[in-house]
Amino acid sequence: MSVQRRNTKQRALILDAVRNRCDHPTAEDIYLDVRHRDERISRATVYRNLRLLEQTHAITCVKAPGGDRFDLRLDAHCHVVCIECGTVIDATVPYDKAADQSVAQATGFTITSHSTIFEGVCPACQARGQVKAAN
Amino acid sequence: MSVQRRNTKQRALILDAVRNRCDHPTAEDIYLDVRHRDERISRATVYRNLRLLEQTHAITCVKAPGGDRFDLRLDAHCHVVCIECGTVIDATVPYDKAADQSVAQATGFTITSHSTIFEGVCPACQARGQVKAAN
DNA sequence: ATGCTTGCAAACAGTTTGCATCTAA
DNA sequence: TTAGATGCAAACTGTTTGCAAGCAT
Repeated sequence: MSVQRRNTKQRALILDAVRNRCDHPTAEDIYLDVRHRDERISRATVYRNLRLLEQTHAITCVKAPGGDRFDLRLDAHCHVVCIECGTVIDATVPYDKAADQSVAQATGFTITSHSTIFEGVCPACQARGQVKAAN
Repeated sequence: MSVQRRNTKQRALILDAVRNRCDHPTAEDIYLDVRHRDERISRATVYRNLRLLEQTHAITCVKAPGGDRFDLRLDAHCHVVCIECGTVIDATVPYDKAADQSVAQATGFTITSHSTIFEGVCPACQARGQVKAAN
């Protein structure tokens, strides 16, 4: 609305890269993907555009250990992250829009959204952990 | 239970520092507080112990832009963070324990907890923002 | 005495920034 | 033509780690 934006080849490639991933890639993942299609793109451009896309609400970022994970924003949903290996998956819990309002009223904040992150250990790491725990 | 721990002066000071703050301090905040009482303590010790206390579940950490914020763990609760200035406050929304179970069943993860972070703009930043928006 | 802990400094990871160059509009 | 965008490299921030010395047990 207020800021001018240009349609650069790089910008398109980056958004495209996020679109084409069903997992929750890190900035580095996106960089590597895009790099595949454009040898000369730099990390700075990827970071700059990811942040831009986030501000535009085209994508969201999930704060996970080892860096932010990005997600094409189709609808609000929760995430589950493995505290061992950092894997992020989507959760099937419904987004509670009413909570935003009640928090806004209680705190005076303007709430734009909320994100729920479940922390735990993924099946793969559980298996690995049980071996270690046997000592 | 399994790991040996020693009661060092530094460890006590760090836990004490977290106890004595009602806000949500960063590791640096804690470092500065403890530094007040022990001239020679190092950042490394603070980071190491905060992480240790987190593993012990004595404290929790909230991932906020600009670094993790620590919180004495009295009971599980949600947080509200200002996307402008980074302030973190507690939210009055009840913790939904049932959600952990349902996510665990749906995903196969072992869920230890979940944290909900509301994002928005705090009253102070709203005021500041309106001035800027007037352009 | 043993080995967990510390302090220091250097290493590290993820991200941001300054600047000259490039390019969409 | 010109302001936004890029690529590069260097800077930065928050955090971790290796190691020798220290101290709780």
